[in-house]
Amino acid sequence: MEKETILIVDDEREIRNLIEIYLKNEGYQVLQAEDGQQAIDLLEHTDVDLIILDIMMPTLDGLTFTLQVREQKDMPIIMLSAKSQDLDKIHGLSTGADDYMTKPFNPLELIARVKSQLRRYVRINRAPVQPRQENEIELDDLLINTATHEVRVGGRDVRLTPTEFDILELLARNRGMVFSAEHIYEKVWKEPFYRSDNTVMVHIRKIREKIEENSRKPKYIKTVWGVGYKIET
Amino acid sequence: MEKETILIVDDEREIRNLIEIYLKNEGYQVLQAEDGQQAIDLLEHTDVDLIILDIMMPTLDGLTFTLQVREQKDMPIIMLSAKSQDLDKIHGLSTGADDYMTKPFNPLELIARVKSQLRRYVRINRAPVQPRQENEIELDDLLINTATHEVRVGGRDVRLTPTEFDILELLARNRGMVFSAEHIYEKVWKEPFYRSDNTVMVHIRKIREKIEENSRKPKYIKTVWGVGYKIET
DNA sequence: CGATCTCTTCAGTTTTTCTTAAGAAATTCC
DNA sequence: GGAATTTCTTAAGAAAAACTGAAGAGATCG
Repeated sequence: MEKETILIVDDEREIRNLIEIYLKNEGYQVLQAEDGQQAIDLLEHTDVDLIILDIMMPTLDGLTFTLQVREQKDMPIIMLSAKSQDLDKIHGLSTGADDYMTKPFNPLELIARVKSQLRRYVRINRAPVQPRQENEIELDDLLINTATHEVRVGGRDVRLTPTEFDILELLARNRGMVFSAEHIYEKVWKEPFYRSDNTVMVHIRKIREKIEENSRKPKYIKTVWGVGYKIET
Repeated sequence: MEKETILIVDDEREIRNLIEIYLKNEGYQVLQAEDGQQAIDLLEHTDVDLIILDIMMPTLDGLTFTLQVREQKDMPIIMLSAKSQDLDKIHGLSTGADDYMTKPFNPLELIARVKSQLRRYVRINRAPVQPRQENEIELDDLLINTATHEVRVGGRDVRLTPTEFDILELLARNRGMVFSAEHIYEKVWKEPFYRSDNTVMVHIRKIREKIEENSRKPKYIKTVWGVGYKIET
């Protein structure tokens, strides 16, 4: 998946570069502009998903700039400003923005805010009708609720650990599909499987202990010999 | 159909103009006032359907203003305020208001709220039963009153701090849902969570100390290992 | 300005979960 | 049937997550 593009507008090259390093590290595409005019020009023929803007620009002030930008598009704008200035004034100037930070700032905090804004933006714009993932899975006497992290077997509450829950969810969401231990490991742990251990197997056993009547003759999680595990449809 | 009239009260001309541009763009009639007194005067001989009000006005503060307005009419009021101020204070001040936003804000979001309030206003006026948000939450021996910020456990009054109250309210309003510490932080503090500390956990502990009989075996706020906290349904 | 209340941070403790490893059991193949 | 392969079981040590208590920073109120 292609990552979002972020435009940094600040008259100080060093600050632009500093921010760029952190953003690139997170995988974002980064563009720079020295002042408001340059930024406006850039926006004309480039797709940008978020703008980081220094409020104190020489040519075009923040408010006017956001006005011009918002006439065209609706990406989030995060403003930067020097702490020494009157906060109230900054608040006024930053009207039209979605968030702001005062300098000096922690780059990691800026990254967090960028992410937070993009989350919001993407949610609102790209998915107007929430095709939300189903959060209740039912099969036979087994009920899995991903919102409350609850699992019930025939009315009885069962407490699964996070890893156990994730494995069960994976299998239950993809009923019929067979997952090898390796495949499960990479899906649940989100890191490459490199050595053969039986960690996954031990977890499978724990789950069976908790949800199966007879863990020798499992009703839900079946073993597919030589291949892996599955839950039947 | 003639569109509604909206009054903007803010001491900064630029902000008034910015908001006006967006509102006009949506077809609303727009009026401006520099301060509370001017607004009151204007209201005497003009029909206004909704007010957008900056909480920090020079002459007449927000609360006094809303009180005066509400003596006469019942149009929705949306308050604006700076982020740096204590959110709780804003809460208090905006008691008479229907909604509020903190600066900086995205004008498009403001428009969305204006529309939403007007929809409600029209609906309520046609059907005078207020579908207002529930402000008393009860579960077992725990009684939470969001209007008065009071909490009682089995008849006994319990004093929670603002942060503690907000966390409890969040969990109690969404019973069954599991909230991670990160999620709680972003919801309650209204800013992105970026560093891992156990601030939320300490607050949870404080709440438990106050409302739980035995804070080792919590009856209300349960820990969901590896995920977060929840209050059961 | 000082007293008080609230929030955050930190380090140490406890609890729960995960991983490892080794032997047992089951299944397949010859 | 017997060897080889794969899966299952068990338990203990390692790791991770949550809890606790205390102290200092910060905000609030008179």
